[in-house]
Amino acid sequence: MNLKHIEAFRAVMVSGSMTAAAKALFTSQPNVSRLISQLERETGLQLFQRSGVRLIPTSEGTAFFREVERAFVGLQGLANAAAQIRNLGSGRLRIAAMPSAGMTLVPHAIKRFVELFPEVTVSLHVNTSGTVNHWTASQFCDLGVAVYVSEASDCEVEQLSTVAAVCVMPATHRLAAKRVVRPEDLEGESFISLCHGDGTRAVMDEVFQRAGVKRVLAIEAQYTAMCCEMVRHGMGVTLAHPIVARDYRGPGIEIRPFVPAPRFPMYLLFPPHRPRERLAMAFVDVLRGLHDELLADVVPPVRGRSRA
DNA sequence: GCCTTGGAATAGGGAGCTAG
DNA sequence: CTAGCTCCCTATTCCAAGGC
Repeated sequence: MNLKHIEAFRAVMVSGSMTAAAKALFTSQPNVSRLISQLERETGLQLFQRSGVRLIPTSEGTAFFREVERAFVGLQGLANAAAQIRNLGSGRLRIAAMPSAGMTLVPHAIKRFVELFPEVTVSLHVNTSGTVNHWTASQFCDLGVAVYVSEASDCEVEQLSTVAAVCVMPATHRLAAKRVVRPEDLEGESFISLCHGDGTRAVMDEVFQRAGVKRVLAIEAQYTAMCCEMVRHGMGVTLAHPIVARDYRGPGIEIRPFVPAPRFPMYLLFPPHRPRERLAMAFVDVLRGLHDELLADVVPPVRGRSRA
């Protein structure tokens, strides 16, 4: 007994004849006839009484039909589940992000995403870009957001953006009077820096070395967000990704363009050897849109978008 | 007019073989 | 070892003929 037997039986019960059932199932009448007789043979039940040209359900057939209807409710549930999987994948989206994105841009994007897909569960895992590469490559996550792509990673990669850093300073700072901050403006300034070993730190240091500017590097922090928080407490100035800086904008903090600015790349990583999750692609659309919105909110666009 | 049955055509799946 | 191909078997479907 298989699904085709049950479908044929149900169609005959509902339509009242094998011919009508065949039309409903887009098959031939002989095929329905054969399926019904096979079903009767396999179940050991006489489902219909053949009375001349009429087909009359027996009491066994009617009782069996009640069970079939119950089973069809379950089958409909499977059909609905299939439709949901078709539209939403597993219904769960796992995102790995480096801290600067995972604490600012990605949460904003998740907020917008769950408004669009309220039935989807999103989990966010924040760690270093190296770990984000590893998690995505090992299929632990459906999407990764990282500042660099590991050489060992076989993830599929798209660049989300490359944006210029901005200068973040206390509102009372003397540089708040300037429209644009340059490296020489930070000569002798207390500078809150990312820790040694961070790729972004090296890019920043190079800008100041090239300008021959010496800063006071008394305070280091692991994440840009921490640097901004310390700026809020008047502990110094820092350079930050504009979207991270945007979250700290407000009373006590000013943001100014920095020229020539070190640039922060941001990459989207997709698990290798498998089709991209529809949910992940939908999230990427939200992420890209939001990224540009937030960026324009901090740094009004000069021309075009900043993505490389 | 409707159902059943036999025969033919077709599609799909599995096993076995081969090349990279 | 794996992917791709071919062959064979089985299941499914359709057509035609006949019975009720």
